[in-house]
Amino acid sequence: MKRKPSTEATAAWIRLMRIQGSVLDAVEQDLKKAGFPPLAWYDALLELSRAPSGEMRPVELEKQMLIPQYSTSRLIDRLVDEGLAARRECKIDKRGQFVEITEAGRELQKKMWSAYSAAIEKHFGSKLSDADALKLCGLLDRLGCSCDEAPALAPREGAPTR
Amino acid sequence: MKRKPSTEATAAWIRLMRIQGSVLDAVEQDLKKAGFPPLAWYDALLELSRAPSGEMRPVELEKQMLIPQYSTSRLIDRLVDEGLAARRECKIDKRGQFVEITEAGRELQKKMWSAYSAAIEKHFGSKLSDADALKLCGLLDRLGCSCDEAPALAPREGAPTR
DNA sequence: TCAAGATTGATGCAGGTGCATTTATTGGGC
DNA sequence: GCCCAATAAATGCACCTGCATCAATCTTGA
Repeated sequence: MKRKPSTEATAAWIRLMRIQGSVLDAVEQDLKKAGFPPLAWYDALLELSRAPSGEMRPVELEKQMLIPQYSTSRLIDRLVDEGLAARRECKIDKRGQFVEITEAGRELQKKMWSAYSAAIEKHFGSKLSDADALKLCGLLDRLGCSCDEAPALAPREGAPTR
Repeated sequence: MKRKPSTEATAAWIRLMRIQGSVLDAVEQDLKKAGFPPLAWYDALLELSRAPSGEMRPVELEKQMLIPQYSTSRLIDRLVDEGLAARRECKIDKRGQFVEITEAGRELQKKMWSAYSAAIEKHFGSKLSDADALKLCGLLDRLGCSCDEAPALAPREGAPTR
């Protein structure tokens, strides 16, 4: 009788957990050493900068980033504190609000992308051929939870994370 | 001129980060809902249970688990508090100590593996053929940092994480 | 129209994590 | 033998996260 998670699946699981962790760690360390804030900030700024008018509802941001509501709320707090984003009132729904990226926010996002993309290349891209990367995409996509799956996985620039 | 991290590499990066996050999350939720402690506890108990005499140095544990020193120290605190492990003095090096898994620790590790393996199968294994799993292993292994790479990636049972 | 329930966002609290530092001990060079 | 750098482990502090809950507002349906 076959084992429930096959030996192969278990081996792949272990690697997925370990390798992702160490590669992400290496990238975040590079960013931190370059004096940049955490990647979550980048992800948020990227999403905001992509929004048609540079602003979006916290709920939207939350869905895009796959992070819990309170986490979004506090992340926005920090961005606002640093002048990277601003809260705008939402006239059509007084419970809510809009968050708008500032000029400083756009600039930081761009600067971070320089460092971030370099780190991705160094710790990840340089170790795979494009063909390998495509294979990896294919395999990982098969794991995509039936659930949401962030809509616009950006064929453009900048890589959101997590 | 080619982009630095190719489009393919960037796409793979995004998926690696997002999919790993959501799958790990799903698995941890299952474990938590079943009333079990965090996966890190399981990993530690697994490592300890595998040690020849059921005990190892914190430093060893730290290297196996790829977590920082202080993190290991506190994890051991919690395991000891719960009676899952015990600190033993180390006669050959009085700076150090040995951590020994208790019977309760071994039992918890086994119970957790039932739930953990089921969750791996549900959220991961069932979505990949064995051949796919092997391909995924191969691709991920290419990313292994030149650094350590936890030695015994256990061809046995139980999957360590992160 | 109005009450019940759903949705948006914030927050108090407990616990976890990273960083830097501290304490104890070891080992190496002189 | 003695001093100093290196190693083992713990810990104080600031910050971050998850959970539960709250207040405000919107929506639905009788």
